Amino acid sequence: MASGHIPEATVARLPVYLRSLGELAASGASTTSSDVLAELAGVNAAKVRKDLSYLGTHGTRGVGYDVRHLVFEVSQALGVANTWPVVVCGLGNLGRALAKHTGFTERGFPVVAAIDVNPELVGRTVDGVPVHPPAALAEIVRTLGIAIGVVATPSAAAQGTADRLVAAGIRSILDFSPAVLSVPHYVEVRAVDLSTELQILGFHLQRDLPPLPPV
Amino acid sequence: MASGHIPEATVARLPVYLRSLGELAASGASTTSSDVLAELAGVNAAKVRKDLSYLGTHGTRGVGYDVRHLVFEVSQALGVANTWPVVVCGLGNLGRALAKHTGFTERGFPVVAAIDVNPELVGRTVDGVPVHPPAALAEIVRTLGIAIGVVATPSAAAQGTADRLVAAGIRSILDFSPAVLSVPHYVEVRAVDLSTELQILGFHLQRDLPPLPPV
DNA sequence: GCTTGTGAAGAGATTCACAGCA
DNA sequence: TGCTGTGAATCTCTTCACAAGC
Repeated sequence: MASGHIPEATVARLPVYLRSLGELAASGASTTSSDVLAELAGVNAAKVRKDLSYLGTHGTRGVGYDVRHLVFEVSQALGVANTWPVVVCGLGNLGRALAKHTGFTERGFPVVAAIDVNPELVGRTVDGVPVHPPAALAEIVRTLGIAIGVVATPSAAAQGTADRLVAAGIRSILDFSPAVLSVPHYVEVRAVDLSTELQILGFHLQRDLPPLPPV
Repeated sequence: MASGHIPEATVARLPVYLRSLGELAASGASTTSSDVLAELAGVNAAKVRKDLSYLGTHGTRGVGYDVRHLVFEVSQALGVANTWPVVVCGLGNLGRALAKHTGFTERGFPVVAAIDVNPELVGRTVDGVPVHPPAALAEIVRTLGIAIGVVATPSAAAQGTADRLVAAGIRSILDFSPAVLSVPHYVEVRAVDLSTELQILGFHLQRDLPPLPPV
């Protein structure tokens, strides 16, 4: 199948496949199967095959997939050859951790700037990342070619920060605040809400653990 | 409709509704509608009504929902009255940020202990959270009644950490490592992979921005 | 009037199961 | 023989559209 349109659910799994393939390559495997890849990625084999079919990939029936070729195809689809510079907004606990996080740069998402309202931070660097005031956003987005904004501010400041990111031309936002951001339709927001995740876990704990409390 | 079974997709939205209802209550509203709630939660009104119908809730036709009553019902469904103590494993940048994060305690997920392999940290406290060695896991889970384990170790250590959490009796894991954890079926894992999120944003940037590069 | 609650329709994702091919 | 690629079936979630009821 041609890669005309890849379903969202598939896109969300491609990074996992890519990482799994990396492990396989590191372990010296030159060939793999949908079964093995499924095991590594934590999904089932039919899903792996269907997902890969959207990439227009061609494994070999009776044999499997060539690891190196598959890495190439998945990388291609994800566009990992591109580099998308990131700005981190808000240098609280989480923002600082994100700014320091080296894994981003390795994957093509270098944190090239940070924004904070604290005048004591502005003008300094935090782990090599220069800190700017909010007013400087539009300019640094332009001069540094920033493509993605990370919102790590307190939730009260999140919407204002998002507005400023959008005004500065950013079209992709990763939001760590608990707030629901309101942005134009052409801006993509991915929300990572840690409290929500915990509450979902809590829901299932509550459901599964007690075999119904006695009256 | 009775709350016999709530779809996963609905469960994942309940925390968002709860937060939105909190904002409404804070702004003094005593009544609301599926429209208003939808706007605040960033979804559409039909979804709100369908979701709430799973809770067996009763709004008033022609009027809307009583905010206070709805807060009660959603809270009830999520079990937010419960407190689920959390242990954070791995005190790198991210782990430390999570340990310091006060929002968790407020929502019923107090971080009561941390685990790290670094002997210089063990025995000390990080922002009031006592640090234990990995070997102490089973004991602190038992004595502190820990329900949820957060994996914030380097990815190489993630599976081992998960194994130890499971052995210690933990059934709910929030995983921040890029690794896919392999756990028994009765253990629920929620993975929050920051690089994956960025790669998904990158995929769409690649797709949407260039109107196809010229040959 | 206005807004909920919900069957029914629609869209999307997953899984099945097997034909096709090395 | 063994594994891929994929239509068809199934399941899940979303959206529609309207009757029910304040």
